[in-house]
Amino acid sequence: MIFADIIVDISHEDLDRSFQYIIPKELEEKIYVGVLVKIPFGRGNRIISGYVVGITKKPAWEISKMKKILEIEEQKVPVETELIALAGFIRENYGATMNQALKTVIPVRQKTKAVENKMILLAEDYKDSEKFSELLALCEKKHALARLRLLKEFLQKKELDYSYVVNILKVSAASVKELEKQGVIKVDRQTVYRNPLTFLEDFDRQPAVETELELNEEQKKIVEDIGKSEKRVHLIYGITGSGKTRVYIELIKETIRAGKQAIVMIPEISLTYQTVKRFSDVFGSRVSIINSKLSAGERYDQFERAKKGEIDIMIGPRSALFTPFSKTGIIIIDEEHESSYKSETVPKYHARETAVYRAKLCGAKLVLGSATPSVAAYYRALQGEYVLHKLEKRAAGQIAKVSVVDLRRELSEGNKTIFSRRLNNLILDRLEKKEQIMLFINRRGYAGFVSCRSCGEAIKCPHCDVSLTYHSKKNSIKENSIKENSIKENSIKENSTEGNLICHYCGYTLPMPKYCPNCASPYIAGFGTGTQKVEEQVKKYYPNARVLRMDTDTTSTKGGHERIIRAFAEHKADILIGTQMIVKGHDFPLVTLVGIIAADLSLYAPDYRASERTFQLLTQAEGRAGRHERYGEAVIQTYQPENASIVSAAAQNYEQFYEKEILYRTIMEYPPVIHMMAILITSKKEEDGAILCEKIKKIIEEEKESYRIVGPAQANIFKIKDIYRRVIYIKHAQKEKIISLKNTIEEKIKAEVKLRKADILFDLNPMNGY
DNA sequence: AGCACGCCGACT
DNA sequence: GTCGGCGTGCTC
Repeated sequence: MIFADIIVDISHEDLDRSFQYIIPKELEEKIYVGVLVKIPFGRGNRIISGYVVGITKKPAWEISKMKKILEIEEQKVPVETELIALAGFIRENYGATMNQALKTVIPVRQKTKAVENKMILLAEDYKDSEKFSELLALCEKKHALARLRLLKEFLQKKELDYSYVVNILKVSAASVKELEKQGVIKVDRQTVYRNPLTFLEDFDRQPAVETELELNEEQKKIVEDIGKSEKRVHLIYGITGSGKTRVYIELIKETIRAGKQAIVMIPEISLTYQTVKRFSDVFGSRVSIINSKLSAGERYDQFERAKKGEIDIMIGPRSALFTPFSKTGIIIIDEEHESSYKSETVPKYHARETAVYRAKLCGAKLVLGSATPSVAAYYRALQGEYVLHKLEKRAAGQIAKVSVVDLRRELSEGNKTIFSRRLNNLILDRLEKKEQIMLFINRRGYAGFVSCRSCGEAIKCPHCDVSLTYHSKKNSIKENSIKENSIKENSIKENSTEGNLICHYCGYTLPMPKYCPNCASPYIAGFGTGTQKVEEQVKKYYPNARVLRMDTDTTSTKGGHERIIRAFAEHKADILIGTQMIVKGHDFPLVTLVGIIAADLSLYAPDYRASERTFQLLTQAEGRAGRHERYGEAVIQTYQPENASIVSAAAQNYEQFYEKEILYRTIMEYPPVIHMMAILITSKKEEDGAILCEKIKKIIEEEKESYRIVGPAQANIFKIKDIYRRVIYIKHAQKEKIISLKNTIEEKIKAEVKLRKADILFDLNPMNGY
């Protein structure tokens, strides 16, 4: 007898697991993972449908209590099978349960909640408990208990959320209506349906995009080549400004002509007005977008439209990959190298690899595009797994002139400011010409860390194994940004005892102490430079410049990001200071100078991809200067001007960077040359983690196949939020071997992990260090 | 979620 | 008695 694990409904927590059913003899041949079946469920044996997510010979339940599958349901929408299979791929490869994988792939139908509705208690009197009992008497006895609960809540709070009342207090809609009729409460109904495309209107005042021109020869050839090719995956390596988007649009046109649909993935951060408008100008209402601002329900609606065939093109971040199109003809991943394509939560799937699988399932083409391809994708292309196409002509604008400044020399020659003489001259020149400047620094806050000059101790977070970062008090953009003239403000000197020390991992905040907490010395100071310090220095040395700062601190408020971008685009500021987020995807025609304050910062990241990230970041930053007819320049300030990725980035030579990098990865045995699995073991008690690590190591060593093991070791940050972290890395040339080892470890260690209340997380080919 | 089961007050 | 509203708990 064989049994099937079936997921019945993923919309409710209690049912978020599989149920086992007997597969009747006559269906044994026809059943497969992903198929939709009809089953009797619950006490009343009501007939519902469910997905088969696993088939087994071992019953996990008393057979006598098990029910039989009734029949196989003919699928109205075959795409569901495709998505279930995709969930299976994610579960297998990225260490997750089938439920977690299914939830990522198929959006959960949200109960139609009236989230925006507020319920207000009308009469003040009812807050008095005597009047309250009177009111109870007034109510009919019907639904009395529900009303009692509701009124009790009202005694504490005057205003309640409708959804809270219905879902948590379980007051029926009828009772609410009745109370409203009696004039006891008032319901403010304002259910808002937000069309995702309306966000375009928010950007109406953005500069217009250039009109679509004819394709040039290079672009035409790529479109033809991809169209004719038998191969599935294509990588377009196209320098900044070479017109990749035009190629995408042409490819999509052909796909739609063939009666198929297109998925376009772009990093969340570049999901801007300009990008979306280029597509909607060509394809009109056949385009839809999803983004992180859409609620789960709204995203569900957009997926429903795709399923019904109302749209042909879906644009969005990672999750757009799961758009339920019935005939996906092409999947495009723009800025393929972006780390946001790897999910940072479980399941930690990589959208590129998962897209390769989906493309295979539905026979679609997959097109990756980047100006700085990931080492992994370029490697696969050179190996012949992907087809490589190059776009080497700039369609518009010119390439920026890049110079590298040695900060050590600046210092030895007496320049103690954070601006090199070269950068300073160029800033003055651009301010003079009324052109715009972007200054990039890869660290937020004021200084890197704060330490004591007497005892040398750095001030650390009590809950995490990291140094605290100093943030000055003046923080919000309201205070210090879009002001026409900020000279007055600049004269107020920062008082270093005002401000906070903040942990960037858990948010722990400590007012900046006057004396060292360790030895009571008053000589404590910050080291290194962050966005806040750059801002302060800019204001000090260029008092007439109008300055904007963009980092997590200034964009945390709703719409903060867009507000700063817009203000800068409208030339309401001369200088934009920021972290990574300013170099990605935004196109400002007036920017003719980009300064990278300290290029080395990202090189110190403790993982094998540090060089790759640095190269990409620098290249992108350079690309921000001179995207239009004006002449642009970029200045890279660094303490290691001889570093290979800095040299290559300055020379704007990707191949040179790649050659060096792939050599390093080959010698050191890092992905993409081999496959690497990170196993992160987290535990509340320190020794629990250590014991588990030893056991895992033993399991690996007992395997027939030999794996290269690195560790176990304490993670780079050993403690975060009072949880201890240990890590083991496993390397092997074949992905399949790593996956099977993962399954073995999972199986053998499960009980022990649970017992010790620890957690184990698998991350295949991680994008960051642990 | 959706359904049965069981408890308790109301009433032909 | 027994009808029906409502709370509770389970679903392979």
